[in-house]
Amino acid sequence: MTRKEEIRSIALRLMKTHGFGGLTMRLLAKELGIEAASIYNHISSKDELLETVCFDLASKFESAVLEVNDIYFNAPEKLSMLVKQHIEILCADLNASTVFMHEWRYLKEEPRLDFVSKRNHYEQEIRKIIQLGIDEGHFNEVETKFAALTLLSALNSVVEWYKPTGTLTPLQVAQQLNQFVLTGLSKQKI
Amino acid sequence: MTRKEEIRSIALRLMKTHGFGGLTMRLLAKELGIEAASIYNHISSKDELLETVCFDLASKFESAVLEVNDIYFNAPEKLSMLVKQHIEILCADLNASTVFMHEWRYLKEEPRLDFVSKRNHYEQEIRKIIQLGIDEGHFNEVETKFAALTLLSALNSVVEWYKPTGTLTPLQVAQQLNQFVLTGLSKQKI
DNA sequence: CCTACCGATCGGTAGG
DNA sequence: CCTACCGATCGGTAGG
Repeated sequence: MTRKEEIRSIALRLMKTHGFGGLTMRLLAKELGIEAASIYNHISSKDELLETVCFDLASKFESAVLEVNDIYFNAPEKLSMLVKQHIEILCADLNASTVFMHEWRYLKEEPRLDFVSKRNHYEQEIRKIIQLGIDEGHFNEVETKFAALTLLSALNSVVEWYKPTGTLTPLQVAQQLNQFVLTGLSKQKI
Repeated sequence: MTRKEEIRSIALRLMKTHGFGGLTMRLLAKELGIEAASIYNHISSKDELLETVCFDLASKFESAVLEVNDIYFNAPEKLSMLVKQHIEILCADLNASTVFMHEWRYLKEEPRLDFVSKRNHYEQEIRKIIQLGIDEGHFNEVETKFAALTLLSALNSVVEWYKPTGTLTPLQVAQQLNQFVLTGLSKQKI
């Protein structure tokens, strides 16, 4: 791990706990064992830290949906693979994922608009998969916007409660989510 | 509306946009058309604004679950009424609800611990309802912790996308969520 | 990576 | 509700 990566990793941990605004360069420096001014030999600004994590993760989600659409053809398969990949990306670095979820709105205007647009694109791809499932006759005739947003919020909330030290692997979480999203709570169809 | 209520309402709108840390007394004063120092004739501190909204809403959720448990007896009924009340509480003041969701972690230690404990209690009550549904034979044998957290995240994400000016009423949103949570996406049982 | 420092801004108080 | 102000702290720079 380079010094720069070490700085990013510690910054993410602190941002997760204190929020972007609550991460001060002096606090970060203290955790690194150096002076605040020295941080600027490795990164150019506090904003850069946030931009890096937000766009790194956004690009992972983009790749995942591209791959899923390339490989699988029917909607239930596409959806279950995307859920799996989504959860694996989130769980690969929970500090990064939590910051991605909570702090993106503190991006400066230009990167923020770019970020929101990438996020909307991902949401659209999920809507398309759901619509495909309806057209195929696999899914109920739900509103795709509502369904996509509800699905995404269920997936993303994993960062709030998942503990790598617990009993569930990311794959098992993905399977439970898939089951829940596909079949719901009720034993009989209503 | 008293001056104090007006201050709270404007503070919530600003907190929603800028976050708790990004709400400055000078910005709030500007929106009120007074000087920053004058705010302190109406409230005692910035923290008070956050505590008020967090605990006001927490107490509404607590009342809702008490009422639902008092009136209804089987789990599907309890759950659907709680979803309805939950969404109505959220949509009654979207600024307050958004701040409640995102900014509670900036509460000072003592109120924060209190808040988290109230939140856990609400979560436990939802787990009990789900467990009841399993025992009754109405619900699938899911892990109640996982199901409660996933359900709650789906409900709470309504604050991110609900627009009072749109076509859906809060009641209709609640009905869609109920349907989604109970029957899932899939047409046939898997 | 450090010392020394800058201008800006913060929440809040004193006194009227 | 205002003027005047406080000590603390912020992100970041200059120069070594």
